[in-house]
Amino acid sequence: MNILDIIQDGVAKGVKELYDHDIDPSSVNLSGTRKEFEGDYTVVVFPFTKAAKKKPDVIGEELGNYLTQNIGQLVRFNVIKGFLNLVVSDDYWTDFLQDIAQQEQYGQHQPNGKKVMVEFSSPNTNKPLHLGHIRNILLGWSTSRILEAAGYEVVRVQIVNDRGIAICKSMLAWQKFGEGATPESMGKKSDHFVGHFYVLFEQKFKEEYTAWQASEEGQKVFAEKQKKDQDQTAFFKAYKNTYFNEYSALGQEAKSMLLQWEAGDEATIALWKKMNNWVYQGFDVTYQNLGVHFDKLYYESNTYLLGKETVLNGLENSTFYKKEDGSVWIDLEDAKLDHKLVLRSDGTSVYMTQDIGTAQLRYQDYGVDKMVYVVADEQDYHFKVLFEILKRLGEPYADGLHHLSYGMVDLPSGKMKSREGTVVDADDLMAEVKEEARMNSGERGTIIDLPKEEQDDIIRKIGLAALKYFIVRVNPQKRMTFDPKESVDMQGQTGPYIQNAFVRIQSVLRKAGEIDFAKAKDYTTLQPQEKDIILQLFDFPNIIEQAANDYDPSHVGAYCYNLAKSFHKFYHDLPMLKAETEAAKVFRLMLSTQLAKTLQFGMDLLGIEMPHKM
RNA sequence: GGUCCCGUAGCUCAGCUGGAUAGAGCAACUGACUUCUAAUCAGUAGGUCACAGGUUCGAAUCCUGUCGGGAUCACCA
Repeated sequence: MNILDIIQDGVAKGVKELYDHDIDPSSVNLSGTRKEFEGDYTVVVFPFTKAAKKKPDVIGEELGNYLTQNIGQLVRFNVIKGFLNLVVSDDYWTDFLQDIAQQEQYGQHQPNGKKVMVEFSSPNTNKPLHLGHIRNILLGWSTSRILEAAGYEVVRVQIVNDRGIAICKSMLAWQKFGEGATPESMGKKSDHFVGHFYVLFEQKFKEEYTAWQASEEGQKVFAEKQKKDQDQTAFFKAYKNTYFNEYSALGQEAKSMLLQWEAGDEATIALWKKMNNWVYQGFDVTYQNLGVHFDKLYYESNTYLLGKETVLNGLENSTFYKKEDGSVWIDLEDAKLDHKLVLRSDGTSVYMTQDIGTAQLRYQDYGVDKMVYVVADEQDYHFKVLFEILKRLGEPYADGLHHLSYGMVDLPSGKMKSREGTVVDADDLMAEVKEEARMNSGERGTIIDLPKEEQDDIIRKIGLAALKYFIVRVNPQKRMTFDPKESVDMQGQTGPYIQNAFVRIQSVLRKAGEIDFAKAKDYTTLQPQEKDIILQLFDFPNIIEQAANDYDPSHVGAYCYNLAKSFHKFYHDLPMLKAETEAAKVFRLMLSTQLAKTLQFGMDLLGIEMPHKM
């Protein structure tokens, strides 16, 4: 039992003994004491006023006396209004520090025997990764690390959208206009190379469309189908999809390529494989630079036919129903989700059907208890429906499904739009942030004596820390504004600020040399700065648990920042190597050591590495 | 129009199951470096928690409504 449980338990017993009233220990409202008052933890006594029939401050006094008499670890208390502030003995905290120093990895929970699958990234294969993918990948990666720290076994997967009209556009453009070019011949990273042809297709298509708009046929369509008060520009903007499907020569070619692909045409498949392999090679580099990896990739080309059988089975037991045209639907009105199509009238699968099949496939592959899908919030409705269907199908993992929904990333200038060229490329962004770190480091000259290779490694760690922390500190649910200028900031609430705390500790430890931590036991009276740190260290496992339960890495981000901040203050206020006594010196070094280890582990959960110098 | 998400300092964001005088960072201003390396610390200033009701001893937090922003409501993925 840790001190929090002991206090809650004690309060419950005290309320029973003093006021003859039963309460659940876990319902006792216990929080950290605010800085301006003395105390480590605060019990809110308002809830007991009814049972006790006394004023809050009287209850506080009585309960405070009871607790300090019955709980050895509590040494003092004070009451302010309805708040009972409790002071835990320094002995308890110094013992706690000794205790975590013995642990192999403080914060890492025991295995809980459960397996969770986390799906993230899941890009289309027609163009390179961008800032939106980065948020997805960082969220997915850090969530998976946090789940591991919370005791889960984790399987990292993605579903690669390697088929469909988008990749056909890249393929067609390369075939028509590429003249046999390769990434090597053009000197481009291979995923960017494929993206180049996707953009080229869109350009050619736009030219074609513009010409058509002025043509006799285009003008005729406009005259016939325009809505009232709709001008020509607005009409043709809205008409683009229809044009692509019904009039466009390029559209026709792309569509027939898709049909050939589905028919298994050899030449088309070969081209498709060639283009996709280029993309994968490029993605691999980006993933490696980001420091993430996957256990298994699912490809849509293998899964897009799945789920149909399940739907047909479900048709027999009336989970689904068939319309006259042969299409199959599910009625989710009682779950406020309307009716949803699951098989087309020609019997083929739709997105939803695939996802049903893929979920089942994954369960067969790994037998997981939970599945987490990291997908942007524009698909909230889709996942609500998917989860409801899987529940009605009685899938064993249905209660463990979670959509980690995150908001889109905006730029200060507004939304990212590929058509307007405002999309921030993932590779470019990483390069920029490293460049900024290089310039910063150059100005300081603190690592100039190190070998070039080591300098580069440090600079990479700092740059990526700035970028990653900037993104991962924001609550996933919220839409976020990504200001490139702020993302390379290295002062204040940033990744490098946190790294700097770690680096400072490494520097002091290097100077300290051999330390006999046993001497720390002679240090018995804690300074406020020291206690502040210990209390935060004590909180670490809870933070991890909470972040895992909420699927929210930003909790860990905030925690690491606060811990680093407390360290910087401690470092400023109290000497370590020149401490007043040997015991104080050793104790502070031990405290710093544990803090550094905790910071390193916490930041690792966010996918951020610590340099030893900076 | 139906449904869902968001709205906190000039800007970017915290604020745990309702708890004390709503907190950080950036930007602005002031101070602290022959130091355990200042990517740091200390301080000043900055708020009608979108708005209006309601529940409660107590509401940024829960409920209802209004306004503003976004998403979604395809035999697309």
